[in-house]
Amino acid sequence: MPIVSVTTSSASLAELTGRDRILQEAAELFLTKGYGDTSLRDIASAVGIQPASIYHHFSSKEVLFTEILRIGIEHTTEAFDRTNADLNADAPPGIALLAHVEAHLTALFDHGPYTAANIVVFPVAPDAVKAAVVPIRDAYEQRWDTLLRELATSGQLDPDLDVRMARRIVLGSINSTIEWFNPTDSQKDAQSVTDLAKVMTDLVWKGIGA
Amino acid sequence: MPIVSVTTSSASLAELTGRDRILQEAAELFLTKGYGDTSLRDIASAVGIQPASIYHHFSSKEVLFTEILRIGIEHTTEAFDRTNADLNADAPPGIALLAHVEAHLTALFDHGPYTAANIVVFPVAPDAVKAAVVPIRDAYEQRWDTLLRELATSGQLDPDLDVRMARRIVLGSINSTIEWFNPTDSQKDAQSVTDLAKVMTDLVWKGIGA
DNA sequence: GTCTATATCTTGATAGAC
DNA sequence: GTCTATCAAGATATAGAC
Repeated sequence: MPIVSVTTSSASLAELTGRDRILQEAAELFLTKGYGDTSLRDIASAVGIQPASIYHHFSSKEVLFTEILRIGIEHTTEAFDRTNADLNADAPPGIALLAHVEAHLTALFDHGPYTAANIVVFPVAPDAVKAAVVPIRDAYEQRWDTLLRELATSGQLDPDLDVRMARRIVLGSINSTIEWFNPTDSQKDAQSVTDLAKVMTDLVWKGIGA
Repeated sequence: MPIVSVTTSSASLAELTGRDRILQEAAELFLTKGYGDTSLRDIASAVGIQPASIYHHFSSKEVLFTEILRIGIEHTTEAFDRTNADLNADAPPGIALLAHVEAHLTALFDHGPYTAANIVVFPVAPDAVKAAVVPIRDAYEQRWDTLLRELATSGQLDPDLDVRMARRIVLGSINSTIEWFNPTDSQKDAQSVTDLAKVMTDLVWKGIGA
């Protein structure tokens, strides 16, 4: 159960309550223009309120940004845990990997700017924001380490790779799709996130060679 | 032959002439703190000059940033072409891929912030900067399309992937190493960029499965 | 090619009414 | 919970001396 309920994916933009609308619009702007080039005036204007009103919900711009990143990780972590719960205990490792890649990519493309901001904007975030977010990121990455360790101990992973490096490669590779994949306009090879998950799982599992 | 000679990798920081020192320090700051949160004051202070002096070399902050990104792509493109020239005409496709992955990664980690900024900061760059840089990015990507098309026509590429998608996956995957690989501190699996290139070529070619 | 000085604008944030 | 009004600091950029 999440500590804070997030209504971003269920409700349409106009229906969102004040705080959530600020988060949504801010996340979109941060993702598009970056943190430093997005002013509180920009955000307020997008929401349709005055800049000062933001401070009723968030004590500073950094706190607002931190909360956006936190929500994104929360979505992703919950998707991982849900997938684990759904997986049959003796599912073959290939299936488990595919399921988690799909869960990760779905979280990435379904919760719009919250999850994407963790990939695109986090690397250049202010130090205070990074420091606040790193622990929650770590908790998510450890879930992947556990998953990949199981693959390694059952001899399914390239023995030359250690688990941490494998995780970085896998997550880095699937995260990089954020730069070009758009689930709304259908593409030749991957029309849906499910298609994309299949393609990317094939990449990390078998490579792109024929 | 490059239009503008760039002395960034050959000369040490203190030896750089005015213009190049500004570029170097600015690139480092943009990469660390992002574009919007890096002021011309920050850059001037890092170089040891006054903010106004920057305008003798660059007409605006956006022009300075654009030039940084351009230099990064120039390095990478030249590395690609050099690799092509060095490759034996009848080298096996696996070798050609490995050589180009290594060339790309070497450019990425050897020219410090210039190339890295193209991955980390470009996605949130101002529209004017993006517009100026996109054409040169495209020219580089087309080189990869050509390379991968050759692999595809010789039946070495997964036939379910089209060339554009394969290129995005390959470049996205190897570029994502910028987030965690550090050539200066040796790591367990990849101590050098050459090691990293081997690991990443294996990923895109054969996957990480055992 | 770098400086001092400064113009002009925008920024994050606060105070206090409603 | 949103508003008006405003502050103090920092932003990009310019003018002109050396």
